[in-house]
Amino acid sequence: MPKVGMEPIRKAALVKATIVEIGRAGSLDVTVSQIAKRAGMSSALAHHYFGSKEEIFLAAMRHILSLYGAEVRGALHLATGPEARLKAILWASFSPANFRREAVGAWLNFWVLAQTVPEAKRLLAVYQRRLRSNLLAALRPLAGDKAEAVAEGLGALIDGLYLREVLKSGAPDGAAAVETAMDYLNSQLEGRDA
Amino acid sequence: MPKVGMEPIRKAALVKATIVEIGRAGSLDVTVSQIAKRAGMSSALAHHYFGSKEEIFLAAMRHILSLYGAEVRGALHLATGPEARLKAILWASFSPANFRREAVGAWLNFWVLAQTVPEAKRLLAVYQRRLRSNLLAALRPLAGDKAEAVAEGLGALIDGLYLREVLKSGAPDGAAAVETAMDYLNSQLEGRDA
DNA sequence: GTTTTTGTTGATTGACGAGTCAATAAACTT
DNA sequence: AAGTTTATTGACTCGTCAATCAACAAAAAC
Repeated sequence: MPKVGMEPIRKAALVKATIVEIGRAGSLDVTVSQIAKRAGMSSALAHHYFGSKEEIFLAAMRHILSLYGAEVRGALHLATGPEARLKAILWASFSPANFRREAVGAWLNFWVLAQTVPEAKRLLAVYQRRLRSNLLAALRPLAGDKAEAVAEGLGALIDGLYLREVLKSGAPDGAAAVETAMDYLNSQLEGRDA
Repeated sequence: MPKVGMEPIRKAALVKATIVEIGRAGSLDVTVSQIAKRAGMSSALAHHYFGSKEEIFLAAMRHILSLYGAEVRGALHLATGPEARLKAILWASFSPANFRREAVGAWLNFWVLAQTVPEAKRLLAVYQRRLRSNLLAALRPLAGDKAEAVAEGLGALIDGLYLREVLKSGAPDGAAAVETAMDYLNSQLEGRDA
């Protein structure tokens, strides 16, 4: 039943399946067959479209990061003023779409992947730079000289909150994470207007 | 040349080699043979002493966590007063012994291991509880009601700083990490005496 | 001085998994 | 209608690796 124009559909299905499988396995020890099966095709087809397992992983990583990026952009678009923009970034970071078990588990594993695969490292570096630059832009008017330090700390805090979510049991609580981050922010901004 | 009393020596060598190999590989995809070779013995001997690869990993994890615990205890022993105790915890967390490439890389991978191996999860949970309780004890007199929230945030921040170190290139800068954490702490404590 | 315990390894087993290939078939091209 | 491109898979290759085993050696126990 070869219908033409399958490539993008198959690729999307594989990417989605990859994230699910990594999330459920809790590691990158996921076979191409598992992924392909979940995506409803043979492993040979997965290789046909992606060439290698590594490419599949990278595509999944790009997908997660681009979802995150899109959500941040969307939230920023609606926000006016530095405070609102900061809140928007945090809200997007811990939104149900991003801050869900699957995605968080996959994200942790991509961090591991970045240790060995240069392209994965590059992708994470892009994410970090973008986050930093978004935070910095919003912080500059509020924190002045301290903006850099605050952005650094806030970035690390966000990553740390993700990390800890991995060990928790039960549904992720994005609201609590946002609150912790906002708390940090408020205390850093208190009393020191630019 | 079988000398008797080798077991603890062999085990220690294997644990050390495991951490080195995981650090250098950047993942848990390390073969027992690699580990055994680095520890100067055959893979069969490694199995003889540990039974399985998983046990080797767990032993390595226990080792890293117990090193960390010992360092914290040592630092706390010398510290008097809540502020000094907090500083001691941070200093120990980012000391050269703990905050080195190998150890940080291994630690990240143990976090991944915790997703699949219950005992690994348990070990990390113990570490988290201990950190939390140490922080809390020191924070209570300084932050009163806010102690819990601050401990939560500081714990996440520490983990996040570790995580980010993984992607950095060049020698780890423990001093900078301590500074970021202290900054968080100071801003949280400012103006709100218990 | 023989038996048992401890240390040690080379060789082997058994499983599993990434990637390739040949073959089949439907759809587009000319 | 013949030829080309795209979709698809079952079967296979080739390598790797955790774990086991049989065997040997030195020390300790009896």
